[in-house]
Amino acid sequence: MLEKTYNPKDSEEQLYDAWEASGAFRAGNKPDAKPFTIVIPPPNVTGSLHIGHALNNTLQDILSRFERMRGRDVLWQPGMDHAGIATQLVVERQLAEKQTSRQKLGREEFLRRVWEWKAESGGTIMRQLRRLGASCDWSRDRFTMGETEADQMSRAVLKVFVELYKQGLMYKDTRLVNWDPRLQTAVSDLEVENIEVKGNLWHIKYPLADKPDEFIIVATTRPETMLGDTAVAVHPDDERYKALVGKKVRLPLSERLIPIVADEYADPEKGSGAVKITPAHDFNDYEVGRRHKFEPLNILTLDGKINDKAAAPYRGLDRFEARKRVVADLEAMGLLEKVEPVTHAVPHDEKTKTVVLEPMLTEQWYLNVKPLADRALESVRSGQTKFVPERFADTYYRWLEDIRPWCVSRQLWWGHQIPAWYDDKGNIFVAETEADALAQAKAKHGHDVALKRDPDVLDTWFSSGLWPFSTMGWPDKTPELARYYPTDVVVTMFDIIFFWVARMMMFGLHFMDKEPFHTIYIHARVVDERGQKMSKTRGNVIDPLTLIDEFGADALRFALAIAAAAGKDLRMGRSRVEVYRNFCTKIWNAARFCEMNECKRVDGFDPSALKGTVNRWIVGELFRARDEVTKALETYRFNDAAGGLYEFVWNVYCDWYLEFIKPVLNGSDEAQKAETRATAAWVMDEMLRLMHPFTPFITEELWRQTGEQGPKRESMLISAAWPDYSKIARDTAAASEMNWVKSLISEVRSVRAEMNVPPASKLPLTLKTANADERAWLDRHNELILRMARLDAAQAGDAFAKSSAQIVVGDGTAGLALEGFIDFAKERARLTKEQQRLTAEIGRIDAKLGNEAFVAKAPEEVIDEQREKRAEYEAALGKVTEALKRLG
RNA sequence: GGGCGAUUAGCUCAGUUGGUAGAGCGCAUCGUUUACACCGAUGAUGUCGGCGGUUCGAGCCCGUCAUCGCCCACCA
Repeated sequence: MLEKTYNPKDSEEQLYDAWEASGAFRAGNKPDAKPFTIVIPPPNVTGSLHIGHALNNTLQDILSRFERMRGRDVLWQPGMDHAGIATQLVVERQLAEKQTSRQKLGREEFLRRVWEWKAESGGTIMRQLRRLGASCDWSRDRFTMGETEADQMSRAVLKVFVELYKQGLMYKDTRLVNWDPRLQTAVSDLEVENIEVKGNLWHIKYPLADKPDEFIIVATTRPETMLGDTAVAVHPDDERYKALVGKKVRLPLSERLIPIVADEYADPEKGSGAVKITPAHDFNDYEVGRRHKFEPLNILTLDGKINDKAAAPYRGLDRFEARKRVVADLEAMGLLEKVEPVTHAVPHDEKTKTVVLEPMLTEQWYLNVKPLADRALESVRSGQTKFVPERFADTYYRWLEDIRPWCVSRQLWWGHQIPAWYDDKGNIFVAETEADALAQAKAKHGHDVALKRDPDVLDTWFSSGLWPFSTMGWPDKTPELARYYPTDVVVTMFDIIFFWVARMMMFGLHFMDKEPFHTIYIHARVVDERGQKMSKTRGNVIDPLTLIDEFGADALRFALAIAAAAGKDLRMGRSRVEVYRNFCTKIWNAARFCEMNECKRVDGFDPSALKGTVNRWIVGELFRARDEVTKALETYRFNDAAGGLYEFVWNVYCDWYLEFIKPVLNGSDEAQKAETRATAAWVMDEMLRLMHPFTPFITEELWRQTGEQGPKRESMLISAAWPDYSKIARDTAAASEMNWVKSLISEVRSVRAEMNVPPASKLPLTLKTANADERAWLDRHNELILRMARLDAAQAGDAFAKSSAQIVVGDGTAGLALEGFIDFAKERARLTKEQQRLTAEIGRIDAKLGNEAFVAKAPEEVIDEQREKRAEYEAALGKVTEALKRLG
């Protein structure tokens, strides 16, 4: 017996365990089937499940379950990312609370602590994914980094690095990088967020060396950097300054003499037309400095203080402190021409958004990604890999087309340590193991030499870029790799197209020689119910687990799926989840209805051999729903798939079918009753299948409980087959008939409501129609029409001369004669008119094309256009005719 | 400065080859007929952002303008 209400909490955990124990999540148990593979976007080991993960993983799970039911050998590869900076910061914070630091502990001990922390509390998110119902193959769980370098996941990273080095694509270079002075590490361009802030533009007077009373004025938003100026640049064509080029200015505060140079970088339109050049602290100035062979003068320490290369009074000051001092001193010297308030973009740390990044001259490892990017571009351009929705391909192109070398080294401890060793002469030995490096060094020097390993680690995204093949055992030649690479689809959000998707494309093509996936599905960002981005500071974060607790995982999943129109912001909140909890309740109650009315599954049910119109109709509707859901899922239209199911389950099966069959179930025609019971149960069963990818828990629970009635189940629902009705003939006659009945009932109800007829009063109905079918249908469905439209008696009146159908509700006596026109009659009239119009239109075109003079004279495009138009009309006519047929 | 997206019922949003405008919530009226009030029936509300154009026909295609949002960009 089904409980009166479904309580998700009572069964979700148990069901999940049963699935897992059954082995249904595991890949490889259908060796003859075609594989279907998704690799999870590995969440940070430090993370916990937020609503965005819930969406991301719900979509992946829907695809996994769908394809599993369709018979594919599904591998949904789970795993986590070591998340270099994020994780290191978490552990450093813990250390700070214990009054210690990573520096005090030393590298080895610090790393031991991080691993310890990972073992204890890392991976919370993986447990949370289970609550969501994620059907990952947990037996293949992976982490982007091994505990030792001999571990396969780490070997993959080292091997990639070494290969790229051998190919000349990985190299060391000293240049400006985006530097985080707090963490004291380089970050890549992608990790920089330029934030508009209010600042000042200071116009400073630089006195000419030979005429101290004359000045050249430069403007800057960062006056402290003038301590590192090496020149002033003006445009070569700028008449105002032509005479000054080659002369020198006396740099205020430093008293250094610096040259005035001509460079096209200086824009005569901007400021005074003269610009200060600080190669060590500005990306543009660095380039100018290179052109003019200026030695960059670095005036900052790695933690953002003024160093001892700068003028003495400022040494040791924090960069912002120094700015104030510089401005104050300039003002005191009368060298401040003016101060202009401006808003300008300032580079910030992408994560915290508080730390201002500094261009810093350091030596780092770079990967020349250009050749890899070209292949990655070609794959999408050629359609080998497709973006859904397509427009994201443009974003991808634009970034890859002018991609710059990727700074892959980070001055952190948590991560893959760069496999490069140095001897004391500065020679570099890149190797997968220290032994190799030593051997290389020995070969070079002819004797053993001591080597020191590069202390830096790799950017976190370096290892996640290998995810589609590293998780499958690469660089070893494993059977998994052969079977499951390339994967099918990657499901992710637009903000990591560059960070992750592009890198996987590049590495996949470079090392596996195949695109890592054929489809890149980009889903929306989840925002709150008012459309605001969720953030901790706003306090509008919705915790998916709270929602699961309150409404069940199915409700949350369905709410996410039905709102997931590709690539658009998706608003989510409590009330939305509640709606789909109600939907789950609806299914549950429908199942209870079936149970109470002894609608049991029967052996050998044949949907094509049904006699009752109502049963034939619902089966036809089911076929249509199945096709719609299947098609939608095949094209990643999750919202359409979920919407189609919602509509079918609630508005077709529950609202109409179950009402239609009540008279039969309460009647005395045993044969009809038996057929109806079997049909109701069969359709319910099929609905459970179709619903399962979206709402796995409640459907599995109903599958289990209804399994006790009727023939024994062969498997759990998770392993059951997706419906395929392709071999069953479609019955459109039943649809015409039942649509007519539905329209009639709706129309009567509508007329009653409009006329304020009390529900208790049952009225007679007179139907006047010229259509013989309609009279037959009225007779056949007399009982249920009476019941559902609350009528007293139904009779078919005489045919009208005009063929519009009309109903008269009431006994025809004063005050009780309500008239209404049935929708379908109007619809039929309209369609008929349309049909005539289209036919005429086609006739006209045919005549035109049949006219020799016209064909001889008209240009080819015009002929083609006419043909095209004709085809369009033909198609429209087909649609109209079909619709008419449905109406009868 | 470039690029992209959005603009449809009070609110949140669907609308896939152009063919009489849809859903959910909310609202109004009625209803407790034994699956379900986490329910049922019925209903009201739209110049589909503005203006042009293509077409027999445009929410959908083209042009343009407006407002909002996002991404990218080294500008003093």
